[in-house]
Amino acid sequence: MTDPAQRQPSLAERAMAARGSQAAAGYLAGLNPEQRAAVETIDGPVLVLAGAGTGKTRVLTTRIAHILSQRRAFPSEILAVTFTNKAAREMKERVAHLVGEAVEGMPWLGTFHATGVKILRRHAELVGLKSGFTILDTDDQIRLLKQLIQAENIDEKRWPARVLAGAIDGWKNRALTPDKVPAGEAAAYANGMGLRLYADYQARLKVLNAVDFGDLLLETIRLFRENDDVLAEYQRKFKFILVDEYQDTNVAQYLWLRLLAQRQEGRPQNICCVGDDDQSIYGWRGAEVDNILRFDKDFPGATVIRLERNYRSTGHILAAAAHLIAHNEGRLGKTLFTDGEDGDKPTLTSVWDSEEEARSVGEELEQIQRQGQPLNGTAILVRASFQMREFEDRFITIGLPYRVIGGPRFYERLEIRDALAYLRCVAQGSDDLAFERIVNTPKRGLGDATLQQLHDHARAQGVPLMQAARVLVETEEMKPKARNALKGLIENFDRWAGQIEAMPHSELAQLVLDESGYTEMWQKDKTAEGAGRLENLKELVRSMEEFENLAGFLEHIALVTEARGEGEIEDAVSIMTLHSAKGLEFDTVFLPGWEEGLFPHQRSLDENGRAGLEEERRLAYVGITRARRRAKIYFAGNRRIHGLWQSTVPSRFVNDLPSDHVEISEGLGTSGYGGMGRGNFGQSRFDKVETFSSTYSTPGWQRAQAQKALADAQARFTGRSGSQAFGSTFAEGRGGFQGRLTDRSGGGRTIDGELIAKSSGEPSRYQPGDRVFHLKFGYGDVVAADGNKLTVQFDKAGEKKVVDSFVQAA
DNA sequence: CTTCCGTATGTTTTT
DNA sequence: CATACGGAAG
Repeated sequence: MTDPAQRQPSLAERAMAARGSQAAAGYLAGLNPEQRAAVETIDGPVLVLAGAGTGKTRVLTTRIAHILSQRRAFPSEILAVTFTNKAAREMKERVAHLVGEAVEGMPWLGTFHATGVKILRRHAELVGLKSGFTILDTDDQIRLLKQLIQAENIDEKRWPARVLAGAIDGWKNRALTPDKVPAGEAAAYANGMGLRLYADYQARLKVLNAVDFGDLLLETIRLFRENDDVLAEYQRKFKFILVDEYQDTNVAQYLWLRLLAQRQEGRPQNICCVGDDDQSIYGWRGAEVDNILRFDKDFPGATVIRLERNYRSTGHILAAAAHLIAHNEGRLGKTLFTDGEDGDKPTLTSVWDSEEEARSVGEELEQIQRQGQPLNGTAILVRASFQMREFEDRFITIGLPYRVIGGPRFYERLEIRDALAYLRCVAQGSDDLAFERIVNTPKRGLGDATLQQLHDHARAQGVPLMQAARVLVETEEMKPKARNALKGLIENFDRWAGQIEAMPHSELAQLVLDESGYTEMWQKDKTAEGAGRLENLKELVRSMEEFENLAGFLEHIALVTEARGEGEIEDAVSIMTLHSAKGLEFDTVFLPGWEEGLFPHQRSLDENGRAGLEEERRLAYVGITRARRRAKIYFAGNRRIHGLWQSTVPSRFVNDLPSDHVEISEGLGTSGYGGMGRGNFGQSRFDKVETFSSTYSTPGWQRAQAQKALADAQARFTGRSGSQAFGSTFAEGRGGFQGRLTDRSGGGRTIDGELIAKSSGEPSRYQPGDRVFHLKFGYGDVVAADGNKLTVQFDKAGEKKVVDSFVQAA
């Protein structure tokens, strides 16, 4: 997001901007004409089509600065919505930077959901809620649905709660309340019970005084629709509306915006949406590209501004991306260009299999390292997270620092959710879902039977579970063991609650975790996980210090799920999915796994046909456009899928690339198999030409042919149906694999030794027999030490070769 | 209540 | 292959 080409305004310029005079156009300096138009056209609806790397965020933030300095609105009169907290934070920082500290932060700059909560808390009673309502996350949601499903005596195995949760989310994304769900769709779940369950669920939420994420938007819509005065108040309030990533909005968000942006007194609202239809990659979670495609119909007289001047990538990279995305239909059409140099052509490398792919990428990264370039400028962008593993394994072996972006998020981790449940109970004894979660964690002998008893009583009396427990422990209805345990727990909660005012909340949190036995539970757990979990708990307590009080902290958490910033490695290659790479940029981007079935993903094609394919292609476009200087695409001829090796065929996206702007890279250890047998075994996509008849001579095509020949030969070699046997050869480990590859390519490939980490020559700090701990593999015993390279027998993960800097003495 | 075994199931992710 | 979850046995 940081553009070297886009300089920061000088101090003087910022001071002038803060003064807000006409001469203050300092913040406008350095904008290109289109950006400037996007900033200055503040009246009426505006759609800014901002291609990748064209300064989208800069336009948004400068536009806000412009509105403020023109005195058209106070900060509190500007509504600016984003999808992620990260984007919101970044915008806040940049606006503050532009405008100076004089202006208080913008109260209405936030995510759709955060904004929804803010509005909803003020008018909760109008939609049947109390202002202190809790926000359920996916986990709570599923547990609640499970209960409802059980209550209806539906076979939970055939109709899992997560499926229903998915359906409900989907309906909510489309703003479908139970009465609006199309009959056909409603019948799809549990023989027509889906709708009933949806309605039950909504009713139950009201009883619990809770909402889920979808409701944050839907209930706000309902609030606006049913209360003209409230709607009018907000319409008047928000003189300017700005929307980031408009291509990602779903129906509910669209309706939400429309309500707020309705014309008033005949004048169109000042709404500005920024987005890029070519980067719409979230259709599967409800995003409607159509929203952006339809913008000028929704907002007649809209000004459409295209930002096509790219400040990020070199010429060849842009050309490759442009050619690729041009294969999509139904786009608004933009062509990125740059005045910068052509740079290196994106490379295309064919590798034998995914192991070689990882090895090859690893070597390129070492090369970059040797050249003294930071690994922070590099990233590996994969389609599916299972691809990450092979890279991780390889990098651990060679001792290359890496970091995985994404994965389980901090606040979604089991231990964090447990800890939060404790805190929720302390803060609000009526939080049934939280209570249920931790009533028997750690184990205190309160099983299903006890819980059922509590439930029955709670329902009969119409009180929260904690209250029911309070009553029941005073009776003889419970077994003494359970009764005592429960009694102790309740006493604890009462004591903790009594101390909310008495001590800082982070200390209280620590106290709760310790006294409840929760910390101890993980201390007893001697796996790698246990240690990490204790770390996370520590991190949680530490992060609480930044908040004023417990309630404020809990509200924050409900809406924020950002990855923890703990233990950052200073210079490392990032591994992440293409989806999570959107919005980021790197000098060098590795794009592995460009194979049919994986990318485009088979499921995407099966389930969404042409639309699915186009979304996958946009994903490829996003991938390439992340690169500033180098994009390196790989495809493997063999990949292990569901445990067995399958031969694969290069992605059709490879053929969508322009040969003039792509360089074939001779992969490591794979060159020269072009001369392999030309057998024609079986049909493949490459036997039929219809789809890409125009690309016969593209590098991708040629590679594909070579690759196919290889695959065919392989099939012959192993007796075709023997992919199983083939797999087992590989499964025997690296030694077997090496021999195999050398045999096969016949060219005396020198891969021996490549598989082994560089030995530093210095004796290791560790000796055979030492007990060590590894972040990924947990505890283990050193079997052998060769320089800085150790062979360790891990308790859980088995024998692995690791570099000693990755372990610590245990 | 815990442990272990068998079976199903293998995209993408935010709030 | 490898993991995750649910059910049955201890």
